[in-house]
Amino acid sequence: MRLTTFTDYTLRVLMYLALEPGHLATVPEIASAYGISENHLVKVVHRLARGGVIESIRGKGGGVRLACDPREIRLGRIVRAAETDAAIVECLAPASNTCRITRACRLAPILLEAFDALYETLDAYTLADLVANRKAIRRALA
Amino acid sequence: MRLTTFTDYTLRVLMYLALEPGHLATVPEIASAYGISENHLVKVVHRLARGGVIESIRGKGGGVRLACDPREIRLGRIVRAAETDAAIVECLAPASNTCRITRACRLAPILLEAFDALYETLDAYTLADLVANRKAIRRALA
DNA sequence: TCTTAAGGTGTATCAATCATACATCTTTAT
DNA sequence: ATAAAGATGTATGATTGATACACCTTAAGA
Repeated sequence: MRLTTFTDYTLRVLMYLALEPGHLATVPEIASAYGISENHLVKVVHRLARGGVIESIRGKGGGVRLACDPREIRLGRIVRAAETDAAIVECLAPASNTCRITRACRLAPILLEAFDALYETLDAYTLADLVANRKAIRRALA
Repeated sequence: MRLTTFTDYTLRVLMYLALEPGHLATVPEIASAYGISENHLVKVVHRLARGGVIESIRGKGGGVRLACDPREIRLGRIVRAAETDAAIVECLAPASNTCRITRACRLAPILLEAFDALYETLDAYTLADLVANRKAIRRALA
């Protein structure tokens, strides 16, 4: 069980933006700060913008910035949105499920409850908590 | 984020064995009951046996059965053991980590806490809970 | 003691999906 | 008009998980 790189990068983008609230950052700028793929970040940023978490400004002089205060951005909500695609287990994807005991077995609801607990725990933290040590992060990215 | 088929099959094997405690089941028998790969099940069963969750008896007339009462088999422990391989996120795999802000960033401990909450929630349930509706499961596998 | 049925183990291959690149379009400042 | 920025869709590459296969070991029973 692991988070996709997509989710990982999502969090990195948000942390970067939280370092300098208000500053318009470009995708190439963020990608080079972390030394990661610009192309991949484009999609991460796009999804964040669609979700309203960040604000994107097109055209020359454009860029992206947080749409709200880092203290209001709960990690559970972010990770849930980023990890949206896959079903946790076969029987939770009715379209492709082939397990014969799905009707009778109690696994699905129990798993959902457990993942709710995971996301709730994450929701106890905000983006601001991730970058509590702002100075050290800035230094690492310089 | 999702469980591997390996974990899924692990739970299915245990549920099958819990239906008829004491009965020695063979791998082909379990595989055909669920209509899944016999080869893959072999490894699942092997790992369960190594972990002491089930007891395996080699040779003709052999098979596998639960090593203890289904009410004592906690789901969190089972899933944790099955999902052992992958790191949740890059920075939790020091050997291959390339993230520049690992030192300063608080993501790793927060994720560990959240996954602990997940497994604790699973540990509130046992194998017996999964097969509470034993008759219906037997019917589905017949 | 030979055969057969069972699990144990390692390797190889296939397939899925995630990560990444590329091409092109749209928007906006200058 | 041009350049710089994000938006979007498609294609490719690489990882790894799922599966198959081959062969070994163990033990029952004829």
